[in-house]
Amino acid sequence: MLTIGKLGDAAGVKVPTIRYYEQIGLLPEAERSAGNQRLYGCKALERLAFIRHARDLGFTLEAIRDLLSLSDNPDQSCAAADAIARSQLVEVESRLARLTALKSELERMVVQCAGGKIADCRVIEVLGDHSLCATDHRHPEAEARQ
Amino acid sequence: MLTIGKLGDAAGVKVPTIRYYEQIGLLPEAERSAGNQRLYGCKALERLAFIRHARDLGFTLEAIRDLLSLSDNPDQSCAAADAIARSQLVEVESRLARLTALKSELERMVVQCAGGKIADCRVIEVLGDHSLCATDHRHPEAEARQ
DNA sequence: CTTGAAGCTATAGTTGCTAGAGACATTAGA
DNA sequence: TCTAATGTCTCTAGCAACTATAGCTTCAAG
Repeated sequence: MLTIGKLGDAAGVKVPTIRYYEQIGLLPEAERSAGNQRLYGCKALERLAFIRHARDLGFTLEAIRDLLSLSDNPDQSCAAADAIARSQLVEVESRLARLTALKSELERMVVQCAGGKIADCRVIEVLGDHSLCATDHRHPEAEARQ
Repeated sequence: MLTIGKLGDAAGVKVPTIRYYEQIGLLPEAERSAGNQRLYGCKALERLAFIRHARDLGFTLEAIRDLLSLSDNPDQSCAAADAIARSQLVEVESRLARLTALKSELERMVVQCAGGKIADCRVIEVLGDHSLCATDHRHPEAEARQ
């Protein structure tokens, strides 16, 4: 049996994050020791590693919740899991495209900065005037989230 | 003079976002009409466009605050603005690398999904076992934030 | 002059955690 | 065996960067 700290170390997840996952129902309520401390077996470790890995891959907690409920019922078709992964892929591809445009814009910005005064600074100028951009890197839903 | 709605349309920023920017001090307090509605001139539009553009480029509001204070004092050296842009570029490059690894992992996942039952689903399997990964797409500070 | 859109304030919710306070549990060393 | 250090507990609040809701007022078009 693992304490929460050991579990966290094993899965690469911080302790408060584990408690948070339990709180939102992503992990089941853990067994408790005589002194009320959480105890975990290896099923919990697997589940947490699954979550961690999916987070690494950019899945939202909602998507992970779906994937977990799928893997809890292994007799269904895997079309749903596939769909989730595919939509994740589409998202990643669009972010990739946007980031690439962004990168070239930033490169242009730093290359053009002649090291003079702000008044001549292309960084500020480019940011103030979108029409100076080489590429269109705008995006309706800003890519802030996730 | 523009109302807040027109300003938002012109700059591509939603109305509550403009009020939010004012609230956190990124935009100065707007003039008001007789009926207490905000009114903006073209300086406000320029400033908002600057913010929007910088957000598009992935700058945090804090970085934007710095850039704005730089552009408000155009007599300094532009080294500071340049440094902000450069550090932003470094960040973007690292995110780009990570996203690329991630994308190929997702591609592998969906390609390998045979369309059978969950029990055989590679999507679920790969998520449960990191050792099945082709690349290391892990990251200490998850790339969640911006 | 009326009606509907757009504006106002204020508050609370979102995602995915992270940080802090103050109390209890466990474990390693003297 | 005692003690000190570390780990864990609950609870609450905070972070970015908005978004949404409620209940009201103002404005512009027909």
